[in-house]
Amino acid sequence: MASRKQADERAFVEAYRPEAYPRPAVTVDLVVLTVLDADLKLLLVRRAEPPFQGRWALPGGFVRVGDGKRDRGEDLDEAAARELAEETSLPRGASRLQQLGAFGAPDRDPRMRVISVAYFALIRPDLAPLVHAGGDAALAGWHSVATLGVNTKLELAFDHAQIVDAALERVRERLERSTIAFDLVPRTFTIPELRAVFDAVTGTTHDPGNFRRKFQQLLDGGQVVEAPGKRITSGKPARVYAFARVAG
Amino acid sequence: MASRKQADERAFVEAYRPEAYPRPAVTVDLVVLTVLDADLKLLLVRRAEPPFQGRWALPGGFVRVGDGKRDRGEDLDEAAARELAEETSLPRGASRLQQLGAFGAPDRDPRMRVISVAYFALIRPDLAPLVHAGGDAALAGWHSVATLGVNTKLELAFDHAQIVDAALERVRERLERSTIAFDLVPRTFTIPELRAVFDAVTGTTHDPGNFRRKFQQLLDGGQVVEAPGKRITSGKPARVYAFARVAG
DNA sequence: TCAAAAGTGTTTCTCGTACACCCATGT
DNA sequence: ACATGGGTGTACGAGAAACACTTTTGA
Repeated sequence: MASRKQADERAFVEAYRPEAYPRPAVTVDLVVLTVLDADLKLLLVRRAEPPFQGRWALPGGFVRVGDGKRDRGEDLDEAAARELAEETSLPRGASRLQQLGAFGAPDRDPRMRVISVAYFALIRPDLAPLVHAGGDAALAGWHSVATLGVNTKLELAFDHAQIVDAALERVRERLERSTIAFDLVPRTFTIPELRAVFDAVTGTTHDPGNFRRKFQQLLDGGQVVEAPGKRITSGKPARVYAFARVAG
Repeated sequence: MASRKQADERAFVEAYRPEAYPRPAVTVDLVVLTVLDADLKLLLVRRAEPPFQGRWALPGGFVRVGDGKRDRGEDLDEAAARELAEETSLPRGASRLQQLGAFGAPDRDPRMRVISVAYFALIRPDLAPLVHAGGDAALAGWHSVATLGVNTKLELAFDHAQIVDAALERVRERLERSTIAFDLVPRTFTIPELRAVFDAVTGTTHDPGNFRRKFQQLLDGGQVVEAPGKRITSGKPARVYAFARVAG
């Protein structure tokens, strides 16, 4: 009883003067994915500083909070977009960012208490070559997610492996139910190219005939339109499509 | 080019001395749901202090961060569980908490920059009457979610309406795909009771015959077992079931 | 002529849904 | 008797999946 009352009082004081209490650092971490050579790839940066110096890690950084008075800083989504632009030199708006969740185990960063809000982004493969290290990242590069679990040289820093797992689960969940696959092909694309993306993300194969029928529904629904030109292959040239712009 | 370099340098400095930069306050907010009288209910507390004094809000509070050295504070999940216990007097472990996501709009709290990690929890209806205000909440009570959008007297504080919407969407998504419905019935329950939960959460009705067939699959799968006793009704007494304990 | 894209057809299976019943068993 | 739970059957349609096959088109 007494201890409950004490806890209550403590909570009461905190509500009045929360700024007197220690606060965690808050960062955003980015799980940036693309498909290259029909293989799902993850963007990693090499850490230039301790802790985990020399190890690969997710790009990310601190959320700008401002001085707390006039300048309130940026929204979480903004922070994620800014970090993506800064650390990878990708053009802003190159991809939609979606929040994955918050990760805040007390010891996830050995230096101090850091709570990280994770985002994932899917990058069109034609933009993937544009990434190069910026900001405080020494090196940035694409790594096959298939070999992530196997290659011990790719043990990620912090709890980033856990974040990546959560992101992959989420992306696979949403692949069929949403339009995120559109973010993993160039602006114009062929049906086999889109199918290859599905194969790469799910790790399975998709029947060309059945896939075409599903695609036809997208065409009928106006979500996809024909694009001019054709894609030259070793066989019959493939019809080229584009995703319909969202009506304003 | 120059501005990019400047931005890079700033980021570099931050990586070295992040503790010199302002940090946001981090809270957890809880969307606590139950089903009473075949109606989905949300737990709200009345705010005793400004801002939003007198308005209804989600229970929640600050994440304990510790001094940053020895004491690193608690995990986010722990913070959510602690706040649930403190503010509602519900026994710990009374429900599983699941993370919903982080909400961090710069102006979501007029006092200062606050980033909130939202959780949702489903409370068994037999435990629902146990809640009473604790901590710094003046009053705690269950409110029908159906009337939330209509009743202007229930305009929630902060961005809590948005958080509730996200939580409801998530719960409805997972209702059929997971076992969260088990958290919304008493330890022993009848098929019609479980069906009523589905009806209440989705806002639709479910065919008794079809529902029974689905339920049979749960029985066959061993996820549900028969319990002793029967439930007296105005008609034929109903068979009573219980969820199988997770095998250790 | 070859290779790959495009397109069609068919079959099978599984699910969800709707609806119509039956029987069982208490008050 | 009646209300309610328990339980079964059936029919329809949607959709996924597996598989075979034809046609098209450019190198």
